[in-house]
Amino acid sequence: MAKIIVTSAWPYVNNVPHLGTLIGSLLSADFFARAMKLSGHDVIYVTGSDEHGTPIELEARKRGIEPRVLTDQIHEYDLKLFNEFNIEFSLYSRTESEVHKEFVKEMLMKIYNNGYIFEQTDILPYCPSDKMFLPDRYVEGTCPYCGYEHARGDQCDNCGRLLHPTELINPHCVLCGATPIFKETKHWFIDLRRLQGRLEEWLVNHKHMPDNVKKYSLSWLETGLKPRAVTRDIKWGIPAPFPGAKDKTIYVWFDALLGYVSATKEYLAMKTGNPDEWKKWWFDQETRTYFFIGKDNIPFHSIIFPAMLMASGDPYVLPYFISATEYLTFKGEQFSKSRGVGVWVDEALEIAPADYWRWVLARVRPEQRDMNFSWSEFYRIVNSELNDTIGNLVHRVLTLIYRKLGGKMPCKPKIDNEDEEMLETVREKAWSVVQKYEEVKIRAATEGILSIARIGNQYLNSTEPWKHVKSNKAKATSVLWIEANILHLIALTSWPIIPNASTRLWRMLGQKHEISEAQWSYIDRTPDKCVEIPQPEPLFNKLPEDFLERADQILDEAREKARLKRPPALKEYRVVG
RNA sequence: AGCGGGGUAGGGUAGCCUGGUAGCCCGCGGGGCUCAUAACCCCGAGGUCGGUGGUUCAAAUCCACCCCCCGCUACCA
Repeated sequence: MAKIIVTSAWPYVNNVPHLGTLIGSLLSADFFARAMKLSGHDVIYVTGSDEHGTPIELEARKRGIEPRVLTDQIHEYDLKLFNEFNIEFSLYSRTESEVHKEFVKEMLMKIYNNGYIFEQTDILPYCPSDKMFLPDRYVEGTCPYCGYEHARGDQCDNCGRLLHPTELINPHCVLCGATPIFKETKHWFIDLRRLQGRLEEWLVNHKHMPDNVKKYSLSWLETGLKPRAVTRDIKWGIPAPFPGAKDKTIYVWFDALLGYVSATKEYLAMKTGNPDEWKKWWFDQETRTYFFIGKDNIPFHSIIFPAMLMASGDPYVLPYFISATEYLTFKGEQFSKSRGVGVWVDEALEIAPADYWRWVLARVRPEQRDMNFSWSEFYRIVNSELNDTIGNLVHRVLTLIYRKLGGKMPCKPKIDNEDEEMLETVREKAWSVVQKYEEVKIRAATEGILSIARIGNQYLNSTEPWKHVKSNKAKATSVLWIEANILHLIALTSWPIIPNASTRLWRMLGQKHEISEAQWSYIDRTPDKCVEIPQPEPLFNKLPEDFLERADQILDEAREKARLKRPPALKEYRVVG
């Protein structure tokens, strides 16, 4: 039994997450964490709200409220939605938690005391009317190279050149339009250069890191790491603990990444009463840590996070596996809040139950390339896969048992060679699904589940037990017993993806214990014999035939319903930058 | 521009690392079954694997160059 820590990128609480965020981080982590629980491993899944940083401070300022008021509301709302989505966290924390804030300060002081932090004075744009330093992206002006008028302070979107805000012609503040002045300000930098060698050695020799993460990270290292500022000139955040850094806060990334550790600490302290329990996990080199993120996040997890762990001088276990998905697009476009492109988590739940979404998103998980979400795919996956292939198999088998075998699972089924072979085949399939989960190949796992259902349908068609119930009851009974075993395997293997449906199926099979207590080893067991089963009910319902014609309208209605339930802070939220 | 990922039948995708007659799902055509949510099963048509050139007995797979899509490029998070 291994200790496994599963985490996912912390949702930034300026918004309700959309489907892309959900499948890239939270949901994928949940699939995996659940699968590992069935393996009998000791699994912790922690994540939480990322609530500091400039966008949130600005939004609060615009409304004349404290940032914390804003993040309280959104944190609570997000958490409610994730629960409705059946994401089974050990703890969903937040970066405003006391444990987290203390942990970040301690950690950064360790890094400081180990000599990895140095001070440097920069000249940065400052908006005199907003009275704040402007992050590069909050300054716009004319590109000195191509003349594009909306070049940002860090880069020109038109010609792609990297810029420094001082280079912009006619620079202005994105918030108020005023001309920024350039002012001196001191910041604290982590010297990543000094960790370059250790990071390189770690990554090059890493046995489990997926290729996309490894290649990307190594190319960063090849370019050479640069020092990176860990402080910011804003009020909303964790106060920088360094001597002389009174008015500075910690840059959100250095804050949020450490949440992986602090949330583990918080959870285990609550669970065991021992505030140091977390060290048994994070300081144990045998612990496996899994990170679920989108492709835009790779270097933060593969370089900056491990760099911090190394720089602390404590014996942290470094990331074991980073699963970085590509992007989910909506009708071929990127999700966009401002243009209303996409589906948000609360809207999704107004359209279909959580299990449907969980299954659909698992099926279109962008594991190798960007994946498109379209209503026609949604419709196909729900109706053809969930309903026809899986749901209908469940229903036809259970109905046969209910009507032809007196509503009772066989007591002493006599299994012939053909049955025996079938059982072996599907058990092998089920084990291969487990293997896919372990490799974090979620789509392949769902593919395997479907193929088990298809095999079940084929076997039923070829053996025709409905014909044999009178002429050869023994054979009909044994075939249905094998089919019951197949449903048992479907319930087990699909539990990480569609826990509700799986649990219902488990009960319809009359099982005595709960599926959440099951283990993968049950694959080689039979379901309980001789037990009564309840009258079967459809596991899923189809989307109506006119769904595709009405999809846009359905989304509009769902959007309106969801909007009414949103907390005040989200009703008309707009993010700048 | 640099770096990383991707481009496979009408649609959606697997295979690529570790070369050896291109697999699966939907859709389409034909047939079967009637237990089941008009569901299920079988058979068939449909692909010169983005382009060009190279390595090899053999290339979707390896190499080079080119075209197109996505991301990142260190102060958005």
